Amino acid sequence: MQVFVTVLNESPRVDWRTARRDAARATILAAAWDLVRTEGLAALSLRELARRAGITTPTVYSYFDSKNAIFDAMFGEGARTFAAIAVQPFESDDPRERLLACTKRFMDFCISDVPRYQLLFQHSVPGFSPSAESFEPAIRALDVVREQLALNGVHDERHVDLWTALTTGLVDQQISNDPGGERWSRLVDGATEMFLAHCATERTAT
Amino acid sequence: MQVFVTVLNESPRVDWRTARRDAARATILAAAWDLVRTEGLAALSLRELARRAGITTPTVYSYFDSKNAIFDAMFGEGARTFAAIAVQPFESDDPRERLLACTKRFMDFCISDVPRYQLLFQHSVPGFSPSAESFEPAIRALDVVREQLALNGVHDERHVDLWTALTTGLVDQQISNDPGGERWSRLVDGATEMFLAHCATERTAT
DNA sequence: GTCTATAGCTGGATAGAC
DNA sequence: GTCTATCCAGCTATAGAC
Repeated sequence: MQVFVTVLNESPRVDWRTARRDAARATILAAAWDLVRTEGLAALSLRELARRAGITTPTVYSYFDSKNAIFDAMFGEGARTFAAIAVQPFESDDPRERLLACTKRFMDFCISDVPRYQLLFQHSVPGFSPSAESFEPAIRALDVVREQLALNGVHDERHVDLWTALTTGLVDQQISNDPGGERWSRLVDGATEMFLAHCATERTAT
Repeated sequence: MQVFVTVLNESPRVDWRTARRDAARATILAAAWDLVRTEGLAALSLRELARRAGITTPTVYSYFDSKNAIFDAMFGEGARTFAAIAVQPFESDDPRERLLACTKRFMDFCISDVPRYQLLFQHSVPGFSPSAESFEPAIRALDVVREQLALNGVHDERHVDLWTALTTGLVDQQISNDPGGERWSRLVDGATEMFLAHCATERTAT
C-alpha cells in the first residue's frame, strides 16, 4: 500500500502541475489565435494578447520565453491540426477522388483560417522560423499529398513541384483577391483534371 | 521681345523647381528601394531611409506626406516598370510563343525583385493600399496577359483565373522555397503546355 | 505565479530655429 | 528646405514586491 501512496502522492502531483500549466498555455494560445484572426498576424502584441487573456504581460512570460516562442507554439498547433486533417481516412477508393478530396481538405484548411495559413505556409512573420519539433507534423501532412499523387501515377519531382505551385496558387488567389468567396477554390476540380491529364501525356510520351 | 522675356523668366523657373523636386524625390525613392531590397519591405523606417539618403527625417516629410505616400510612390514606380516591360514587342508571331514570352517576362519581373513583388502583388504592407493613379499601370500590364491568352483561344473567365493562379503559384513557390534558384521558374514551359492543352480540350468538349 | 512599475528601444510625425 | 530637438505612441522584456 505504501508504494501506491507514494505513487499517488508524487507522480500525480507533477501531472496536476503540468496539466494546469498546459491549460494556462492553451488559454493564452487561444487568445492569441483569436487576436490574429481579428487583427491580423502582424498585430499580435503581448500587451493586447495579455489583455484578451485576462492577465498581464509578465504573466505571459512565465508561460512563454518570448514572443517568437508563442508563434512557435501556434505554428505547432496549426501543423498538428493540419496533420490530423490530412491523415483522416478517405471515403472513396478511387485514386483520383482521393487526391481531389485531399486537395480540398488542404484548401479548406488554408482558406478557413488565413492568419494560420500565413504563419504556416507563407514566411510571413519577420524574424520567426519554426523549430524542428513544430515543423515536423507539417512534413507528415505533405507526405500524404505526395502519397496520393503517387497513387495517381505522379512520381516525377517536377510534377510534384508543379502540383504544389498549382494548389498554393489557387489558395493564394482565393485569399488575396476573393476573400470569403469561391472564385478560385471552385476551380480545383478542373485544375486537378488538367494536371493529371498533363502527367499522363508526359508518361506516354517517354 | 518682351513677350519672350516673360516666358523665359517665369515658365522655366517653375520647371527648374519641379525638376529639382522630382530629382530629390527620386533620390529618396532610390534609397528606399535600396533599403527594402537589403532589409526587407517591413524594415523600411523613415529614420534609416533618411540616413541612407544623406538627409534627416523631417526633410523626408517635405517631399512625402507620410510613410504610406512613399510606399505609394514606390508602388507607382514598380507598376510603371511592369507596364513598360509588358508592352514591349514580341519577337515571335506564334501566339503560344508570345504567351510564353509574356509569362516569362512576368515571372522574371517578380523573381528579380522580391520586395517589389510583395509590394505590388501581395498585399504585404499593413495599412497600405495603393492609390488609383499608382495602380492604373498594373491594370494595363495585366491586360496584355489577357490579350495573349485570348490570342491562344482562352476566353473563359475561369480559365483566365486558373492561369493567374498557376503563374503566381509558380512565382510564389520559387521565391519562398528556392530563392535564387530556378526549381519552379523552369517549369513555366510545361505549365503553359498543360494549361493550353486543358483549355483546348474543354473547347472541343462543348 | 501574478502583479505594478518601468526600463530601453524604435517607430512616425512635428515645432521651430536658421 | 533643412536642420536640431522632441513629442508621443507602441513595442518586448525585466525587476522586484507580494
